Amino acid sequence: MAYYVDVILPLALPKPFTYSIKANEKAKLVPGSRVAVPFGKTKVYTAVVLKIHERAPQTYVAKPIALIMDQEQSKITPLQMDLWNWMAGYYMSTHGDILRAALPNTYLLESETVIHKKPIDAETLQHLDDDAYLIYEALATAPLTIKEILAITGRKHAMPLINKMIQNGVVEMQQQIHEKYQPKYVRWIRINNVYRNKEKLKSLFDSLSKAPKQLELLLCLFKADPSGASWQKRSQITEKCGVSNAVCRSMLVKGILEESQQKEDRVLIANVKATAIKKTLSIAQENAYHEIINNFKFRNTVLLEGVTASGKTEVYIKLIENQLQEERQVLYLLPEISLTSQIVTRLVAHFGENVCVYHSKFSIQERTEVYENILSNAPNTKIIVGARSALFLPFQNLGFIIVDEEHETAFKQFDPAPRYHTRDAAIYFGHLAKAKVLLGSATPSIESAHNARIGKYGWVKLTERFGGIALPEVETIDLKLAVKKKQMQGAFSMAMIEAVRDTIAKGQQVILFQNRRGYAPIMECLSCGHTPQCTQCDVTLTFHQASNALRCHYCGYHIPKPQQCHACGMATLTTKGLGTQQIEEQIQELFPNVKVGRMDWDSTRGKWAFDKIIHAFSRQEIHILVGTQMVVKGLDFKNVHLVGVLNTDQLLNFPDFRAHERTFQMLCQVAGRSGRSGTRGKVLLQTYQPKHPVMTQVINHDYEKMFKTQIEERTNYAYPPFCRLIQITFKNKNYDTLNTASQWFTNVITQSYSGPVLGPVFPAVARVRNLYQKKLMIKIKNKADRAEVKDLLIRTYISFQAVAGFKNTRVNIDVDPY
DNA sequence: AGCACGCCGACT
DNA sequence: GTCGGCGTGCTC
Repeated sequence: MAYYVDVILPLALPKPFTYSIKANEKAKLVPGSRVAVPFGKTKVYTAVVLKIHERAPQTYVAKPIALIMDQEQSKITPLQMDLWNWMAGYYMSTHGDILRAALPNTYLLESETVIHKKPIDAETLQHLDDDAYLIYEALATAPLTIKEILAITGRKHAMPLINKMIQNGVVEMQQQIHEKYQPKYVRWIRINNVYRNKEKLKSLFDSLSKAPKQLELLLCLFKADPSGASWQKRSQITEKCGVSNAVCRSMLVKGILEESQQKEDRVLIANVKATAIKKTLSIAQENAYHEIINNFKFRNTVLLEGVTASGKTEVYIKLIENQLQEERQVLYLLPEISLTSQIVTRLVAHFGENVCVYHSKFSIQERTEVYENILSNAPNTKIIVGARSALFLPFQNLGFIIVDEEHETAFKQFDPAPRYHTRDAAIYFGHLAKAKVLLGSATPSIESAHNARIGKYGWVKLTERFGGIALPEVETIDLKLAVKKKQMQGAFSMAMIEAVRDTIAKGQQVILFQNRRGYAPIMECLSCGHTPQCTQCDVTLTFHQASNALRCHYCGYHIPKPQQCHACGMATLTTKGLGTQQIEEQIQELFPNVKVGRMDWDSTRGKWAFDKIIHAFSRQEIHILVGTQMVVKGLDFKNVHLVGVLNTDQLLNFPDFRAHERTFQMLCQVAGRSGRSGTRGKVLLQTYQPKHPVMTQVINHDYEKMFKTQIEERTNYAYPPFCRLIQITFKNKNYDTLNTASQWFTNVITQSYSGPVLGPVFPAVARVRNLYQKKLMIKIKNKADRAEVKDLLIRTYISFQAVAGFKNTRVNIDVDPY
């Protein structure tokens, strides 16, 4: 009997590939096992077994697999496979894309072609041409990769030449597979056992009288451990006593010290015992906790709607404690990496070494270690805190998933595929894993709020701020009026400046929030009105003061700040528009004696830059913090009593059906930063539309009103949650081809689908990286149509690709776009 | 996604 | 001639 495996390759291929296996291999394989398979003429890829069967392919002969990579334990659990399958179907993405997103890429080994030299006689050597000779010489020391050969010869293509050399029997080609994961080894040193007795030690000290540095190191070791018997980290000790590596080395050579290498975990496990005094929950929190527990008896998903500073985290902690008592794992999902450190600190204080962290900013080595720990059910993996990719971990015993700040758009993965929503995938995963899912937010997404109200989710509210602090007082400042009355100084109305002055005078802190979108500073020529554009995208370049350059936010293209206008040659270029940098300068000018800090994408580049600013602000070394979105993300500052929003309208006027919802969420979150302890805080919103319904809703902290208005609008215009959306993006270098291709696709869809199909239309930025794009939106109102439309899309896509002229048109499908 | 192949124009 | 650029098609 012949056996076959269907495998997923880590490539965006529409279908699994089939390879043959031997009978003895069949016994060792399960779905989820990794195998190495030859693919194409040269490459070997890591693939994951999807299915084992006995059906021979009809149209081709299956190649045998190269080797089984997971002999002992599979790296992928059946649960993960189930999630992948669902995700591939629901989000219309390939298994390959999911595989890449789900596994640390250390597990996806690839082969590399390596060239080895063969022995040849002098005659042949003489007849080699220049490049071939160069390569042959270089091969004498070590085998080379294709890339290295390209570098040595300075060519753009090496294969023709290498092929010729292979033909002539000068070199040969081999495939090499690298293990990408390297455990980290750390050097430890200690004083050699020989010197354990007093006499020997004394003579040692005497002998080192002319080597002060070595003596110093020795003393340092004794200082660390007076007995001198224990191992010390070499790098730590040398750094502590300010001695170079050379000193240490010569002492090792002399046998004064001995060294040992130890494997070390890269991911520091919180080596902290739970220290925090257990906070007693307020009555409101206690009630919410019991209600959640109750709701979980009947439902898998519960929405916890708790106003800002109501102490949701304390409720989470109590629920987590419950899970730990039942010996089940907890996954704590956060929308952004920047938020993890604050939450981790709090969780570690409660749960000590039970907590581990996982997100994409970890190096692949670090991620591998966490993955392995979870796979082996290591003790520190009881609570896993992470951003969206943490959903893909190989949980052994998951009981509870928390999706914190459930409404955040960062939970939706957009590029690269798979384009999944972490919250929705987590809910499905909870169903698969038989784990309960808790969605938490002060301002839930309309979808979740709706699901809670129709009883699909349990619904628990926390309406009281912890400690009974009143919600901040929110006021609008009418910019139209202020401009008319000439009461503006730069971006600030007089009212705003007064409020800042008052707050500072009271020794309290201020946050000024500037929405980035649409307010980036640009350059403009005063003579001809020209603004420098990106060469590859249809956007104006934005000016960055720090690097004194113009930069494209879409493709990264950048040029130094031009001295003359590119269009008319005049030296009359000025900057226009207000970024956070300009705001920072203006406020500094207005308050020269006050410490101003800035937090935006530019100023938080470095690994610790973000934490540094946060620390400085919380230690009150900075009095006014100017920032973008970042400043509002769940940060807890005690002494902030004024939050000013400089351009509310940018948010409100954004052309998207979620614009009002988002504005409300954003402003509530901003407002939540104000007055978190002690007296009531204040929020000032500068706007041209002070009478806008959303403004009123924010002023009254009236989520319910916002929800009702939105639900009404979405019913009327058929938007989620009353329909499902699928957005298709077409991209092509050629403007005309893009138009024909996208129209062709649209026509095919509308022929078979009678529901609303909007577009194709050009988005606000029609060209990015030299690719024109058009978007098509499909609305699905009937539940019954969902599967059918997806099926239609796949069929259309296949015939689309068969049209000769459309081959180079890229098509992205985004299910439930955000 | 790679990578080869085939076609084309631009050079030593 | 050969090199390098680009479009196209295939990989079990």
